[in-house]
Amino acid sequence: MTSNIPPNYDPSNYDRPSVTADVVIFSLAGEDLQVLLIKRKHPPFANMWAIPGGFVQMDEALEEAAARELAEETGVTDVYMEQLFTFGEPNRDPRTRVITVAYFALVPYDAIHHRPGDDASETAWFSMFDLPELAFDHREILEYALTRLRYKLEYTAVGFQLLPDEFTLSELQKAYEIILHEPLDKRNFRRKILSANILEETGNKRKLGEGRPAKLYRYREDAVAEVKTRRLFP
Amino acid sequence: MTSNIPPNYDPSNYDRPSVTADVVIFSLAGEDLQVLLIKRKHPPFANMWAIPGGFVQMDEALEEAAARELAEETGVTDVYMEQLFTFGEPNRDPRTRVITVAYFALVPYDAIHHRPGDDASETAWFSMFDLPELAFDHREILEYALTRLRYKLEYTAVGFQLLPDEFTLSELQKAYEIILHEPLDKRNFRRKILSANILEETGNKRKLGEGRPAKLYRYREDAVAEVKTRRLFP
DNA sequence: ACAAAAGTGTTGAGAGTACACCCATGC
DNA sequence: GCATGGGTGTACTCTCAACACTTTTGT
Repeated sequence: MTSNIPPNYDPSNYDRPSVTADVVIFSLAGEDLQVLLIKRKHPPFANMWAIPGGFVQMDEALEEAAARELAEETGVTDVYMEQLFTFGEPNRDPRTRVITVAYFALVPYDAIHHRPGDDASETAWFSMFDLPELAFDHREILEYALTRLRYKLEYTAVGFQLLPDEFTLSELQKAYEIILHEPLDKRNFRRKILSANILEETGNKRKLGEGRPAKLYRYREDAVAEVKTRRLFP
Repeated sequence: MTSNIPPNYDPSNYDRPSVTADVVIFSLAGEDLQVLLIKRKHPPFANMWAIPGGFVQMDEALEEAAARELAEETGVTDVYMEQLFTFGEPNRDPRTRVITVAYFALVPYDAIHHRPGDDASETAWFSMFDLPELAFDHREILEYALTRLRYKLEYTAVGFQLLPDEFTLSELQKAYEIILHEPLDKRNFRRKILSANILEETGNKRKLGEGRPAKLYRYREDAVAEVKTRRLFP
């Protein structure tokens, strides 16, 4: 808390933990839900993969720090991001006490893939369903992030945050199926998404060679963050 | 994150924020949802009320720190507690950078009221619906805690965590009504709670002078944390 | 004409909601 | 016997889930 700080509080009188902001960066590639990881160069856990993140600067909000890390690794700004959980077991980092405020971000495929980050670190996309060995407690963080993402999808229509600005209903359904890992009924999906009243037709159509061209939709900017009272996909 | 720490990392090379764990302690008193606050003795915000909390010790998990604060203020252990959110705006504490991991706890009325905390600080219970002026961003934290509590009540039956070990269905319904701030239908409430299959009759009855004695229920310990697929009170 | 993907309605089952009276006890 | 709170059932509506064919385009 902040209420028991002694009157003549001097920060240097206290041991203080390091605080980092880590970002679980989700994206869809083809038929796969992927997450961006960084290869560690130094011990501990050298050569293992880890969630991107970094220290929270003293004049920087937590969400700013997370957004900065996201931008550093991907060049992307203005995407969906929310605080996930704060992990603070005393020995999760063997060197020193590190408390990690974890975020997760949803990044459209076209905004990010094949664009290496600005810094020199080695990054790569991994399937959420086939993860490498991970540093620290990062596997736990990723699993928790996936749970939360699924939960969110079922209650609030955030799926389109992983798609380009304009998308077809089939693409949106596919995104949901990949993440939830189960097939959805086409007619029921469309009815439910459209009745949620958060999408609008752009008037354009997408033709990809074969088959009937599909109507393109976008997220309605004026859709006042509608609270879903029912699960979208129970 | 923890992955970008330089190889020869020395904690003293970095400015580090202070980290506190604060606990929003909810309880029911009569017809009111109350929260336990501490009166600050020193600036900033001297004589204003604040959420109890304190620094996270270097060898202490976040949840341990929160549980310790809870025990210090109330003497209570083993109650429902969950992480709420982490607040870290740079200037939320005017003295120095303080990041607060907020928790909320549900404490049964009979376990706590009229029992002053162990330490010398002045504490008092306040109605959640009639709060005093609060220090720091603590009003925001309380409002967020109430939102989460209501949300949880609607989806998962945590209401009984605010009641004694044995309670009547009317008492449970009353608790829900107080927190949700709306009347509930008696027959529908009972059907829904009982069909959730998390309660069992104790065999005992409560008689309070007038009226027919009510069956007492307790939480089924073997109720394997059943996932609710539907909202309890849509 | 046929292959490929888009698009479209109906029916049955289960859950949610609204609603009013009898029951057991104390005084 | 009456006041007080406990306890119970039913009908209607709405949402969910399951399910198959037609339409539009490219080749």
